[in-house]
Amino acid sequence: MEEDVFKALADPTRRRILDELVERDGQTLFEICARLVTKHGLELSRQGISQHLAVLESADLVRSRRQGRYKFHDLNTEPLEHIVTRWLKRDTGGTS
Amino acid sequence: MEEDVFKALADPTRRRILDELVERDGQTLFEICARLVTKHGLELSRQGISQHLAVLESADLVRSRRQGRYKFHDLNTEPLEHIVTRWLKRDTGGTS
DNA sequence: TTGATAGGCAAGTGACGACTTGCGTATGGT
DNA sequence: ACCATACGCAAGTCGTCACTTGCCTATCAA
Repeated sequence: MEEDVFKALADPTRRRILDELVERDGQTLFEICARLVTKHGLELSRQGISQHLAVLESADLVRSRRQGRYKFHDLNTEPLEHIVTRWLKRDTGGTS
Repeated sequence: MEEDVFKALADPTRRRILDELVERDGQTLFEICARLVTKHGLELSRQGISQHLAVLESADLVRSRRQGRYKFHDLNTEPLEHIVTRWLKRDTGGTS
């Protein structure tokens, strides 16, 4: 649902997670935890981030593949590409 | 702030308001009220919409100009154009 | 099997957001 | 002056969201 995409993007921590994934795809939950703490100074529990990932998954912004005891998370930018053009009907090529 | 833009877009009613303004710019509060009720069947008080407009204004998605006792609201799509490209680093023009 | 790692589920708390209600202010018409 | 229109402010309610805590499951290594 498009609704879920906007809600998913509303939280700054989730946007940070997307930042992390666009930089390195296929990270596990613990990797994302570690990098959010060290790089951005976020103090957040593992479950907090896990729940954020669940929200991102339900918005189809993140897809996960399970491999043994690891779960890798991949970014999916496809839902992002059309949500904004909805209001950008103004022709960007018009040279008036 | 970019933060405000995402928060502003998180609410479906506010997105409807943007839909209204992209269709006809420069509407007053009462016009927006009427059209949201009649076209989308939303039952919402005037203040509800007024508060939504305030949120949209603080996100610079809507700009208002006062004229007598009327206040006209104009859509400003400029904040929308760069918020998503943040995660779209994948070259869209690459013909590999 | 034991123990450590990677992750999930569920309940509870605290705060923020959406919405309403009531009253107040300014502008325009007559 | 009067009244109606167009809008603003402030408090209060109610639900949802972000986050934590505690416990449980599954996979791998020794």
